[in-house]
Amino acid sequence: MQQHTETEENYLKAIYHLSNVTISSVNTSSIATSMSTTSASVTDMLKKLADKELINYEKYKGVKITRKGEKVALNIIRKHRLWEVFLTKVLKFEWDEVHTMAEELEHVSSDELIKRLEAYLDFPKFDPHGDPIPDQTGKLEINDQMSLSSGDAGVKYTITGVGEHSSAFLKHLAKYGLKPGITVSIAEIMEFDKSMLVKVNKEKFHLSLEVSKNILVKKYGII
Amino acid sequence: MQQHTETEENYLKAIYHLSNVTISSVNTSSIATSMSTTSASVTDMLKKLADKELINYEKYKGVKITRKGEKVALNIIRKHRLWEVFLTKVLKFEWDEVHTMAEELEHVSSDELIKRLEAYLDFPKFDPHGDPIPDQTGKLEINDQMSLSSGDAGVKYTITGVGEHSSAFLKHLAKYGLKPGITVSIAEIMEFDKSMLVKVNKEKFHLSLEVSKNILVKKYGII
DNA sequence: TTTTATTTTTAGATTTGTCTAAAATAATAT
DNA sequence: ATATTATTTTAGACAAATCTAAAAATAAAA
Ligand SMILES: [Mn+2]
Ligand SMILES: [Mn+2]
Ligand SMILES: [Mn+2]
Ligand SMILES: [Mn+2]
Repeated sequence: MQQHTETEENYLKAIYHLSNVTISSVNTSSIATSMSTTSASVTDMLKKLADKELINYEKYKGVKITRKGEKVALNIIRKHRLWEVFLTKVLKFEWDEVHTMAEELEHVSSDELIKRLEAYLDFPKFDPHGDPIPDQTGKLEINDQMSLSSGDAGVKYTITGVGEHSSAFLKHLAKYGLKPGITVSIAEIMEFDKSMLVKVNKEKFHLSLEVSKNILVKKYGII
Repeated sequence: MQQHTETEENYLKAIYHLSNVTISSVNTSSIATSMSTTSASVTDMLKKLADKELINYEKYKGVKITRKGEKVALNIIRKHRLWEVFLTKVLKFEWDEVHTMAEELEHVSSDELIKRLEAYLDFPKFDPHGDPIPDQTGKLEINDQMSLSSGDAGVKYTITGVGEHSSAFLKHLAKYGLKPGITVSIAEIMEFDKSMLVKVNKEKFHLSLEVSKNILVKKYGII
């Protein structure tokens, strides 16, 4: 098994994630944005990743991740999410505190370590943000969740995840006590701006479309 | 709190360990040997560490670690040893398997993470190899152990640690089932080469001086 | 106290990942 | 179709950590 640098791993992860939001190939500038670096640096790295056959790269035509590259990316994501479960379930961190630590832990190389951690955590299928955890072969269960913004008034939903992972957004949700596992019922949907009034344990509050769009849910009672 | 690179941290740790075996100041070549690098590289790094006031460095006169540098080193060692406890106690790794993984984990930066890990492990005072774990302030309990080689025939001892941490040595001990916690009684000491015949649970075997010197023990019954 | 050997430092390259500025290409507008 | 704008790539430079080979300093031996 080939070894990759931490930087290469981070680029691959970013490209993998972008591939899931983009129909065609991933372009240089979107990678630059998501990595907080310049397009020039990205181009340099793309050549290196292409040499290692982790991506298919054609000058000026963007990038497609290869099966090989995808496997590497999924392994990093697997480690990231298992560590996030460990940090919340075992060390009792809040779900909005674990991402930064997992960004470091995901690069610890031992596959045996992660195998044992997975077993110790009793083979969790989803991380604290509702994202699926790939198994050793890279397969991941699809969490068939919907956005709260497409829910109906008068119906109860259980939060299963989020569509946006920024610390700012997670802390915003935490302020209302909103996190995976919590039950929310939609009291009213405003025609004008698609904002909604929701009820959580007797408390009522207002959610903008920007927020409700990024809260992922299932109908209450459906596991 | 200043940030240090992983490389700087590794150099500091090496210098700290060498300081405890050397009476005077630590010289360039011993650092090079212990870091598996060249003296030229070491000299470069020493300048950098001196700039950050982590060591006192005088050209051609070797190096003394400062209080500040010692604190950094002790924090890395603290993390290393706590992760080793986690790997053996929680994930059930053998004591001869954990060092390499701990070498990576020790650089994960969050101090809050290590504080919670320590609490979760119930504040262990020693790692799986019998080495003391520094507390948050850098203080460490002294394990007043002796070398098995200075023990007496007919006396029972409990293994508390090792004086040599190489994988080769640890695996050699593992072959005989020797590890911290195990009780050993010295059956006979050979005058000629100071090797010894020891008994562990009915089984008898021969230990060379080279081996017995690096097994650290306490008299059986004395906690 | 010279001479010789060892250790340490400097000088100059190399690799990895980054940057800015300029050139090349592609996409959009007129 | 040509001009304008946006995107991407190249060129050249830089910082970190490393290396080899040569020079300088110290230690040991004669
Ligand atoms: Mn995360
Ligand atoms: Mn997550
Ligand atoms: Mn160790
Ligand atoms: Mn240890």
